[in-house]
Amino acid sequence: MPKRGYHHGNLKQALIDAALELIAERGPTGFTLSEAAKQAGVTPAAVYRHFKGREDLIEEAARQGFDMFADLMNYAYDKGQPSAMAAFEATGRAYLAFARSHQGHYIAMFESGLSVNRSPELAAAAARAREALEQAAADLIAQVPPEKQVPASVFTAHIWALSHGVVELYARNAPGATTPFSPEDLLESGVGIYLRGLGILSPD
Amino acid sequence: MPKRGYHHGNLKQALIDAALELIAERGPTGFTLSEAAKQAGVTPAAVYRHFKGREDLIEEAARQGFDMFADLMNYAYDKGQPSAMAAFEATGRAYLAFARSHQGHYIAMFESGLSVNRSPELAAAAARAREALEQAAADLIAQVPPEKQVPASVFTAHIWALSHGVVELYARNAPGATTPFSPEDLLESGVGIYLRGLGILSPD
DNA sequence: TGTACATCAGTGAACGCGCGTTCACTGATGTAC
DNA sequence: TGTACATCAGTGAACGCGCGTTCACTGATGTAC
Repeated sequence: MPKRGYHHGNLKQALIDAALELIAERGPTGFTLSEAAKQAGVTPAAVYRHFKGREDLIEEAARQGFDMFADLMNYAYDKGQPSAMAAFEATGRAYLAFARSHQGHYIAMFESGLSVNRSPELAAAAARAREALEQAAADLIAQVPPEKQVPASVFTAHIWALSHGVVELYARNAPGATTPFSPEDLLESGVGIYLRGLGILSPD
Repeated sequence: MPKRGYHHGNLKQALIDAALELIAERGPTGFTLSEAAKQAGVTPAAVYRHFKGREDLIEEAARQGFDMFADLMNYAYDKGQPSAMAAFEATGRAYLAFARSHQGHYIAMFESGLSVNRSPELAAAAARAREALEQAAADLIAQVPPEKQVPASVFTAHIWALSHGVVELYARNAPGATTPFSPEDLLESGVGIYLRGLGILSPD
């Protein structure tokens, strides 16, 4: 809902959306401020009413992405409760679903090359996202037999790396993408084997 | 060794090396043909004696990367023989070592956004790289108890995704990079847990 | 060994282009009376 | 409800810049005789 019936109505968000589309289509390189402005039906100069510059626009897109990401992870986690395993699995599925349906956000967040510490707001949003993943991991790791215990942060790192790797290599037209298996299947089976290795899943 | 004592001697390789440095420093976006030429001490126009254009230069850099990568993987694999496990571990370590010491190549190969099918040469080099990884995987997977068996290509995909994810998230200044663990440790422990899940490593 | 010629790697000037950014402005929207 | 004024989102022209690419050229290197 536009706050007021101004000329454009909600140009700020329209610019972000245009940027996300361009990023998803052509990669982080393919995005230009001028083109985003054109796509929003506006002069390039108009962008400067809402953003400090090009980088600022990408940052805002990434920030919204992290927020959305954290919300989705938290939502999936809650839905899987009270079973730690169900919550964990739902979170994992939500990860891939996000990467797939919000390509622009995902690329802005992880492939645009901008530092997470570029601004406090961005850093905070990224931290929220990480915490959402760690929450799901912490519950599950508590079930691991003590002698196989691994710090929750390491557990999270493993799962995140596997998820990210699957997205980058197999959910795009990347070098490895010749496998006849879907990213979803790859991630699920990979995580399954990993969890068995931790003694969480029964070894059948 | 320069083929002949020409003006520059070996400009083609000098341009590729300059490009690799620029890519490593500033990401796939930061690379410009003009700057690579300048760094090689040459006019931008000179580039066209050796490459069809900018894209061609990146492609050649990526191709050399895949070749080198495949060689290193094969070498590590051979060194670990005849133990399938030792060969596998050596291959994994070589992966991270390559990503670390040849950042420019790694980025050109996996993050530059150019399609592997851009040319037959590039596709062939990429295929060789994948085969090197799959070779190490195939030997090891043969040791898995039949009821836990997984196709070698899936096994390879899991390990590759984990390795790539670790590189992208934890070996750069990326969002997740707040873990106090080194990429090497993360990958080794992750692969260890995964292998235990397959029943290859004893569950101690 | 010396000269005449062919080759071709690299030059330097020029091009058209789209970029990000600035600036004084305009004109629609919102507000006070 | 109507008028006068303030606000400020978006305009349009302009800028300087570095880009990738082209072209006719030059001059060092290699080759034939």
